[in-house]
Amino acid sequence: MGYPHTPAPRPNQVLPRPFYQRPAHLVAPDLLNKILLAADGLSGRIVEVEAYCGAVDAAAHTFRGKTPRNATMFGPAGHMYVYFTYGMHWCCNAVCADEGDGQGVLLRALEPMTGLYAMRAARPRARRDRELCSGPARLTQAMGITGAQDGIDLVSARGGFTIVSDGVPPPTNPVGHARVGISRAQDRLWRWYVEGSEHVSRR
DNA sequence: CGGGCGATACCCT
DNA sequence: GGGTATCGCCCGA
Repeated sequence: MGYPHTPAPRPNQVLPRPFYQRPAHLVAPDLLNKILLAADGLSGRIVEVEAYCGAVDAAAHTFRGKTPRNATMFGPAGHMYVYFTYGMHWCCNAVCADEGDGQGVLLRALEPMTGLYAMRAARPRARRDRELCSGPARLTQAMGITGAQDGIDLVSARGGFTIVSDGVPPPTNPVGHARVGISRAQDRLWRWYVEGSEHVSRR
């Protein structure tokens, strides 16, 4: 017989739509320790995020209103906004809040969990496994995310990517830090990461 | 292993 | 035409 007081392993739970239907700066720290899961089996634990908060956030792509590029972020919560930047990199966000708000959470780093072999093949330049997903454009390369995934639904799972919980809670007292790579609204402390994680993009 | 800098194309002014 | 929610090369430790 097993050990009666050992909790039964719980199957991964897909995060429901209401999880995302909140302001991005509240969703962001709750995404820490959740898992980005691809249909082909690649997965990684979310260890670093940033919130971008629409019309009140001068650093957000959506600050100046809807354009062809940012249209997905003005759409329904729980979808994935993927954008192209610096002429060569893809980055992905989870759309948050209400439709029309233009809010989202940028996924900045993962701790690789499954599919490491495929991730190394997708990122042959990584010198160490900690470089596979430690950066917003690195994790999209490792997970196989491009503009083809812009607009997919993270809740229905039909788009090939979901965010799930395996029961590991987010940090109890997450500390906000300045966001990376922006020149405006640097005073908003909307970056969060898992303290002590070796997979965060910048310490 | 970390700092400095060039690459690169797309969107927005 | 300017600036970019970045990365990897190169070089020195």
